[in-house]
Amino acid sequence: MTEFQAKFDKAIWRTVARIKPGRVMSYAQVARAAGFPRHSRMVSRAMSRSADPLPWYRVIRSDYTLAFKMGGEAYNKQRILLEKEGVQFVGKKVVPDESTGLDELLWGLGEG
DNA sequence: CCCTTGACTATCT
DNA sequence: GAGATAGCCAAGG
Repeated sequence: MTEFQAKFDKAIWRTVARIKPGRVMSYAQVARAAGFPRHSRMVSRAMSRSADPLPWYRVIRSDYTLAFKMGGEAYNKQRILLEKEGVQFVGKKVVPDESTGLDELLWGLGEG
């Protein structure tokens, strides 16, 4: 366990644990909020190293797609967990929190 | 050391 | 929308 991991992991875990149910954050957002703006690629490593369960599935890509391979085991698990919390999908993308009511219709028109 | 990998991102064609 | 490209940076071989 490097010194970097010790500090980085804690910061990331704390940040991820704070994401509210039904909400999502991108890797870059989590890294930034944790105080490591250029470590988006390290976020997944930190989460994997967590001993306690984290809402890892609330962390997605900046383009609102899931980071795992479509149809893969991990992908499906993440999608199910998110949908259980009320997160909606349009095609492969998560519907942003801001969209409600009428926006829902708009998201269905031209997006995939 | 050098090189490759990866649950990333932003930008350009 | 789909690729390609260029940054990014720790981990592991």
